[in-house]
Amino acid sequence: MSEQRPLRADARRNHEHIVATARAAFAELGPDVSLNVIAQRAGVGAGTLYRRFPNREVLVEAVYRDDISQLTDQAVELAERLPALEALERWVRDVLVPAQQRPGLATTLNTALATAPEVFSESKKRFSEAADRLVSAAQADGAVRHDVQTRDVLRMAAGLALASIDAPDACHRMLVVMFDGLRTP
Amino acid sequence: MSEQRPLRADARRNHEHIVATARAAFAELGPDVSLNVIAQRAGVGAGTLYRRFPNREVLVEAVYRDDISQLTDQAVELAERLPALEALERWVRDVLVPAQQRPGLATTLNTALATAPEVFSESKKRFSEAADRLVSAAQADGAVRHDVQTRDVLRMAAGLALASIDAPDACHRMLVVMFDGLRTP
DNA sequence: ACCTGAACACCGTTCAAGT
DNA sequence: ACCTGAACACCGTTCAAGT
Repeated sequence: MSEQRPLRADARRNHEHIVATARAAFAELGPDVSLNVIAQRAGVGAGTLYRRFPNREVLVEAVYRDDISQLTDQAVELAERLPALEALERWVRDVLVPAQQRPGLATTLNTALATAPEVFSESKKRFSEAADRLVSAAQADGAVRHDVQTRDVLRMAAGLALASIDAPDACHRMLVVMFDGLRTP
Repeated sequence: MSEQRPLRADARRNHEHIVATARAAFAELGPDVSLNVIAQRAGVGAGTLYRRFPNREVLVEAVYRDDISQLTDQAVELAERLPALEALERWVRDVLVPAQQRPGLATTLNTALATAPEVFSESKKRFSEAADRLVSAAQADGAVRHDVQTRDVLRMAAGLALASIDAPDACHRMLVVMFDGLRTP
């Protein structure tokens, strides 16, 4: 997709340093830190940051790429270890929902739901495919109804997580409702 | 709650004119129009706007107060006309979800879910009570499970609506899942 | 008692000038 | 080929000065 020409050594160093600085800044100052502040902390000019990361979303994605990979790995691991429906439920409850409640990560994940799969970055594609396998397996088992799509499940979890930040008990009840609703009627 | 001392005539005129201008500006320029632009369009100084509406949320609420009342009225009307569960489902599907997909209105509604009821404005209190009656009636009928709260239903609908703007078919499927899940097991 | 509007500190973004 | 950082147009918010 996007041509990855090799970068000059200093450019490459800058790139990585900006991402690391941004990760720290997001954690320390919240997900709305100004990009100028990040550039300043990273010791680069604002222009440098903007050439590598044309908008905030691109930077956010670079910061959370590793986290997305982790979510993916956990999906794979649960799928191997547990019956299909249990794996799906554990993944949504313990992995996906908590992830959606981390502000920066949620934004990144949700653009993955909104955009067409063709423009996904590699990490998001892997994520999306792992989620697909969880849902499809639960459907093949006959545990989950066939008139829902993987994206529906992801979207619902996302919405529900967003709507219940700082209300874990409400979150739990809504997940119960959701999973009862997902069962084959 | 908030002391409503009578305003001087010009202040009162300004207040209403700002709200009307803001409503038009939100509709025309989107929900992120700058407050300075609204002040300018309303022909008042920025300071005037900020004294009446100390932050954006207060202004947004003033703009959408009438809409919230309409949502409330429709809840009451459906409750009178239909069996409890149907009334609830119709209200969520045809009234609440579309409302949650209107950016400005959604913000206002959702603070109603997040904040404690004691600080609700009058219109939000009426809204919240009407929703409560719909859910309680459906529970009293035995149609809806008792281990969910009104706020859970509102939150779920909100999250789901937010997650499926511009995806009406996904929205429909998620609502099916939600209402199946809400049934008494 | 209320209003005005210039002023402040900040934001994202660009682009001439440097190495 | 890449970087710097001043500059631009804008934001929300404040507050002295006016009526």
